[in-house]
Amino acid sequence: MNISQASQRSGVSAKMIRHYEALGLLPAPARSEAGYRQFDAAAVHTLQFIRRARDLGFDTQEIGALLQLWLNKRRSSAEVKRIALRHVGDLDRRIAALQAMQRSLAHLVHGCQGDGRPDCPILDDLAGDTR
Amino acid sequence: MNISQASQRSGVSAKMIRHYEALGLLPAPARSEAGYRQFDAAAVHTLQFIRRARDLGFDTQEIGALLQLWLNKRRSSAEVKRIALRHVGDLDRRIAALQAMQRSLAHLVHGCQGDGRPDCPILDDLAGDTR
DNA sequence: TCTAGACCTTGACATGATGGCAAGGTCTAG
DNA sequence: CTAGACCTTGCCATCATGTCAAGGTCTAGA
Repeated sequence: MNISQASQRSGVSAKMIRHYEALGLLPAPARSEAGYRQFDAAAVHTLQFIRRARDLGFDTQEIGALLQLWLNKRRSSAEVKRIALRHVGDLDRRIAALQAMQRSLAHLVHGCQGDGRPDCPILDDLAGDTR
Repeated sequence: MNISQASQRSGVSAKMIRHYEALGLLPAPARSEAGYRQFDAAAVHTLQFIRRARDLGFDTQEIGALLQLWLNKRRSSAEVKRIALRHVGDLDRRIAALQAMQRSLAHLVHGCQGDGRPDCPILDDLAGDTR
């Protein structure tokens, strides 16, 4: 099957399929005489794996490691879990950072009249006016 | 004062000061005869404003809008609030997305033994094995 | 007065995941 | 035979930030 069909079936854009191939996440597929990439079911399966991992927020390096483990029948699940746990920690940190912003800003928004007058605690805070 | 001192006082790297200037967020500062940028207290204040806005997660375009409003003594706080509320919504959406990932992954991690054996529900999920 | 070292300048390149465009080759249905 | 859909590679762009390089400037100390 050609790249657009592999794209459709896997939910990964043709552009990104080529990109993952260049990164070495995906084994280079066979080519037709004209140079068209020929994908098989296994390749589509790998692409689906990549897409799911991406949807969980793993970066390409982590996805690479997970793919290696997936293919390695003698893996230990501990290693998979280690990667996943690290990522959960990552997510926790990013969530906490965003929540801190969200809380601060929500507080400021709450104090802002939002009318036609110029007075605004949001700007006051940004300007460092402790007042 | 030169750029490194402005950087120190504002908490914005010299690189980013030049960048903000190029973007037009910052008025082009005066130059010494040798071409060195000369910053005054007002410029440092603006840089501090930018840094605080950045710390709240505003992107440069939003920061530009907020700076305009800050400088405009006839602004209406409603406009400031509108920008801030949009950003709060943005943050909420990003937080929700990360939390969804976090929940899914934490669930999978929970089900993984993390021992020397290869069986791993994390990989099973990524591979699409409904099982 | 010379000089080392700290500072400044601009510009180019990199990140990471993704999209877009362009120029050109290929395949297929009518 | 041809239009239109599809494929190829390669370059540019995003966004905020960093790094590096090559070169000019300033200052304190010998």
